[in-house]
Amino acid sequence: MTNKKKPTIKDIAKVLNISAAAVSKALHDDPRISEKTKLAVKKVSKDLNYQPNHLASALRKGKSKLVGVIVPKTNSHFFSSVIQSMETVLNKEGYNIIITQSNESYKKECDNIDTLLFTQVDGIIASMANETTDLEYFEKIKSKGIPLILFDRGENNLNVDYIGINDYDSSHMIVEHLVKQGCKRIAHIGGYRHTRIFNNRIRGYIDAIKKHELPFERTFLVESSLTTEDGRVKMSELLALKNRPDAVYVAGDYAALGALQVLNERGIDIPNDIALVGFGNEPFTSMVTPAISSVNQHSAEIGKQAAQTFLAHTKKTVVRQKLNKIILNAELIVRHSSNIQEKPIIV
Amino acid sequence: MTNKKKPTIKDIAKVLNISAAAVSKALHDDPRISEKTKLAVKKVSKDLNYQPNHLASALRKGKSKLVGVIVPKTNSHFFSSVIQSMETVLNKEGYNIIITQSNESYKKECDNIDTLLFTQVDGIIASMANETTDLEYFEKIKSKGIPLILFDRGENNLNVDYIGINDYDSSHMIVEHLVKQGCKRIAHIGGYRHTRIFNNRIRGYIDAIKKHELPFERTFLVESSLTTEDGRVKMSELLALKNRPDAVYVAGDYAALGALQVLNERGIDIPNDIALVGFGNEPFTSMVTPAISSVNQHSAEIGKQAAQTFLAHTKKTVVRQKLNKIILNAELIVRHSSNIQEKPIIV
DNA sequence: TATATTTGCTTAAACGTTTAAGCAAATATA
DNA sequence: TATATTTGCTTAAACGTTTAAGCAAATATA
Repeated sequence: MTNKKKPTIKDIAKVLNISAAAVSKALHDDPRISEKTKLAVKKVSKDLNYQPNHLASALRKGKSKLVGVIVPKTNSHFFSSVIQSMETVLNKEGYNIIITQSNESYKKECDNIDTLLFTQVDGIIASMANETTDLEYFEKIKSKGIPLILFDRGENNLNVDYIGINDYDSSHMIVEHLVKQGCKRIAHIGGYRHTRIFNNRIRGYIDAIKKHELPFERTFLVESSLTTEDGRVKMSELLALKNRPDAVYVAGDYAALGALQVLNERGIDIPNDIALVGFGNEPFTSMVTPAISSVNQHSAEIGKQAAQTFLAHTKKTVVRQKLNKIILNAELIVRHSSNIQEKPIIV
Repeated sequence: MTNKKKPTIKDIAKVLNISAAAVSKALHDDPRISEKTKLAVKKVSKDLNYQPNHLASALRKGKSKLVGVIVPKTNSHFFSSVIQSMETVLNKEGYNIIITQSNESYKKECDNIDTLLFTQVDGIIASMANETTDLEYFEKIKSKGIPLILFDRGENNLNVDYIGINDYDSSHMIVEHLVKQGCKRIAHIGGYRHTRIFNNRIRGYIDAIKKHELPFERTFLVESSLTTEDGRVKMSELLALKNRPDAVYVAGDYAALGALQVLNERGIDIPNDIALVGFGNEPFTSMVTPAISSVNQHSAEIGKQAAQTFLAHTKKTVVRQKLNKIILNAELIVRHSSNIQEKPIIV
């Protein structure tokens, strides 16, 4: 069948009776090759349906033009749109990306790192799994001299470039919004403390509570894996308290969805009995009833900045500049679940 | 900084005073190498933190061990879970996948194909963009002798392996379900006819309508891009008819969501006034109010079969067997939006 | 003990590029 | 016209593997 092997630079050279080196240079528009030869080479290259062998040039140049990406899951609007925007920026510069998923598992994340290193990627852009606390594998990337850029789920101790939003300020923004709605007993279902972003959201929550002189109750601050299922569990726990909160700020939309389900099932009025705010602005927040207020993390911008940070590394000479920490401001999207004024009190 | 270049097979050879070839063989457990040498090689390899250069071995072997994947978007539960399941199967055999998105654009899809061919992938697994009608680029893949496997959005004319569900039967299943609910005027918001799966759903719908001796009305069959936005538009059009349908079967969940929004906004009772069924079983179908009935496409199974079909190609010798067409049976998940019995008629 | 076989390596070439170094012919400069 | 420079290529080596072919030493067989 179609078993003719792919044409190489040498085949073109043979046709034109010139050297392979000349062909390579002609294809790259080297100024030392005559226009006449360039045209001839390009014509033959087209006729033979020549496609450069990326493997060979990558090997020779020591650059694979591949960037590895590790995310907890692609199946989330946030991550998939970060990836899409990275792709746009990187493709323009001739880079391709290899996407891998950790599924929030530390072991899978380590496997992914090995895979990407093996594939000779020129850099790795990652958002860490929930489980990850041991940074040995990320150190491994650094020790190989391969640029590592973290986004969203990062780590301060790792000393690498980071792109994310201001989680501490976002918590302040949310608490302030809830206070304005008249809420006085605000609970927080937060993520794992060992993860920097969730820790910052927790710190922001505590400080904002104090700032507004609200009572800080230990039982109002719970740690969660932030899955939908755990959101249900943690919401149920809050409802079991003698003194229920009148607002719940959940550090992730999936968990907020779980909380919403529980509240709806028990016939609790959202937002009048309990107001609800999520985090991440996943599309479903506007689809459910009532629509969930949430924080827009500017995923496209994060992806773009992460890609550009990587590109800066590749263009940099050996002089290692200081770390690039980019912190964007997030935006609170107020929807029905926390918009108490919206509902005219027609009792 | 960390600027020591990566150790190669030659460095290991130098330490042990043997040839690079012996090292290569030892690392691959060649039977002609003594156990003693193998152990020594593996030890030094570990000590030096050696990682084989995938580029070099791929070039030499003529196999990149990369599989290219093209999907309309990763940001859909269906595609991301197909990918995840393909990844599991392929990783086990030492393959990595490069994921690209066409964003439903023909141009982007062609670019993706070029990119993947350039990266020297060993095969391509794809689901076609909505826009795609010209198959020239897919022919290009075939003409290079690279295995091409299509799933979900395929094409009969292309003569390549295909994995998908039985769309024709699924339509029958849906219509039958709606008839059992007492619906008599069933409309269909379908996808583009030129896409095989949507065409099959349309044919199934028409034949099922006839089979149940329901009136087939031209106006009840509309063609749509199946985005949420277009779902809204097409639903509004159906509502504008003098003789409204009492059930709408939408060929995609995102469009079904748009339809649901319009119905909710106009205060139309779902399912009693109009029953609604979607397609794809995206997670949000169970989150919205009312929850949308939908068809589960067994994404994990599709991904697994697609990956295995590719692997079968790589193991095959030159003997080209006949095409592999795998058609799975889908499953209808009945939810509130079409479950009329569920609501006890307490008027 | 003489020959055959097996073991455990080495040598050399190859995969398809890129690039430093070099060289002859053409052109510019003095 | 003699020398210097530029132009447009070629030659050769390299990137890091793998693998076919070969060979000496060790072992088995007759």
